[in-house]
Amino acid sequence: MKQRLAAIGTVETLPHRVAAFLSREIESGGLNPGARLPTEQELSEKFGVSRNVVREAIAQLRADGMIEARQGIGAFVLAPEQRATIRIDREALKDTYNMARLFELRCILEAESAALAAARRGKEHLDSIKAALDRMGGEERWEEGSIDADLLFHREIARATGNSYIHTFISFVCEQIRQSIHYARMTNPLHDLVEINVGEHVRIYDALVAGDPEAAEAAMRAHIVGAANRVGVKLPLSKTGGAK
Amino acid sequence: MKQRLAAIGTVETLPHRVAAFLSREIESGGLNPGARLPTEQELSEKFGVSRNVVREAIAQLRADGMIEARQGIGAFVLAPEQRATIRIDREALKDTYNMARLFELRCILEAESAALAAARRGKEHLDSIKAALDRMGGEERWEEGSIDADLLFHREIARATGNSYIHTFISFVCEQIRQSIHYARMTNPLHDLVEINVGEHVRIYDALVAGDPEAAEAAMRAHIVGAANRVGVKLPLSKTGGAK
DNA sequence: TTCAATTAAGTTGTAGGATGATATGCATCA
DNA sequence: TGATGCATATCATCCTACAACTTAATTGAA
Repeated sequence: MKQRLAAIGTVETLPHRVAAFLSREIESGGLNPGARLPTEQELSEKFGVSRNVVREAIAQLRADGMIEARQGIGAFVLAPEQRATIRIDREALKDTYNMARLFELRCILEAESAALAAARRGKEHLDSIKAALDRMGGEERWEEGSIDADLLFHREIARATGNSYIHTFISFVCEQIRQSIHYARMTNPLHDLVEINVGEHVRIYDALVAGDPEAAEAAMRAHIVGAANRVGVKLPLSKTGGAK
Repeated sequence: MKQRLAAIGTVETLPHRVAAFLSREIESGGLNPGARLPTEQELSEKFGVSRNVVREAIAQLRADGMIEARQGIGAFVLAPEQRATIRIDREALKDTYNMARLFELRCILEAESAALAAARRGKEHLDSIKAALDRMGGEERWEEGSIDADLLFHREIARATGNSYIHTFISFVCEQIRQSIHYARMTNPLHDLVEINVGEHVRIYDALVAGDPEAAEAAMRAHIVGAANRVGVKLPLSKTGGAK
């Protein structure tokens, strides 16, 4: 717990700020793919930091596959498709419509995964899923705990698919949503408690126990739409709302 | 083109190697969440590199949310759920079964996204998708070009959903698969050319033009299964094969 | 003895300079 | 002309030093 708070309240170090600046510069199109970055010395002068700080910032961007540095020449912006990682901008999620998009993605991932899990789950999977379910509706009704249990419930289902990539992706998306909601509540105390609908979870669990893929998928889909609505995000998106 | 070759043949810098070592150490469980890393000085001595190199390596891991450094105390391993990014280990994809899992994830993402795209696509989306389709079967039959066109085709469909997160995720997964296949062919020249089935793509496109979500989803599903089989990966996975 | 303040040591954060490796353009010379 | 060598620019790595922060030991007084 202490650890999590520390993680959220982490001080912004200089390399992080420089990396964030350059990152935004690239995302916004100020620096197009193929463009050459200023030299390390120029950047260090521009930001008023040491060259080491600039290098650490560039090391981060390079690890993301956002830029490529070549000895003797300079650093260049890479095309978005060449990114080595997926990273979601927490700022953008403050926009409800972006949050809705993320929920839509989550729905796609989890609905079909629930079907897979229903077909493949072993007994030990059902046990761990049940354990999370019990924590959710049981004694641990204090907010953080039940939200953690909710998340664990979804992660365990993803794990029951036996596909580690599915597990990774679903865990990631859920965590992004959780932290965004958490942050929104911190800054806007008026925000109601997020209520967890245990019934929806039970229906998913029952379908998994029955080994019924179609029922599991339908229950998961209904649950995510419900969860989105409970945090004030309207789903499903209109059929043409996405395209502009 | 030159740029891409450079990107693939990039030399392994010292920070990258140190980061890879620590990363594997964490993934393998040698360093559990909450554990404290050795001090920067210890690491620099252990690897025989300067402290700056160690710091750049740690900067990368920190940007990924894999570790958290706290001034005056040390650096600590974070729980996998707290990762700020998704990163796929290229090494692991050399295992055919892992590749199959990634194809399975791709199938989940793209099938339903194709349905969304069919419902939401605008005329300009159809145009860019058609352009990619033409490049695929047209003059650009030389390998790289048609593979690029194939990828573009899928990315444009993802874009037609109007959901940038879907676009990001699908682009990422497709790119990982592409680069892995590319690398496999480089190291194993015996490997046949990857043949692209234009017919499957045309069926997807037709469904998008018709605005028929069900047909688009079915065509996309069939296409990805076919594409997987063409690169030697058997899909679909058996219903219980994933769980162990 | 107990508790608060101070001190010391250890660790990460930042700064700045020095040297090596690599790429590019220019001048020199056969 | 063409090839070679040099100067320059840039990133890669190393080194030292100091600042900021945390922890624990030490000291001092009530």
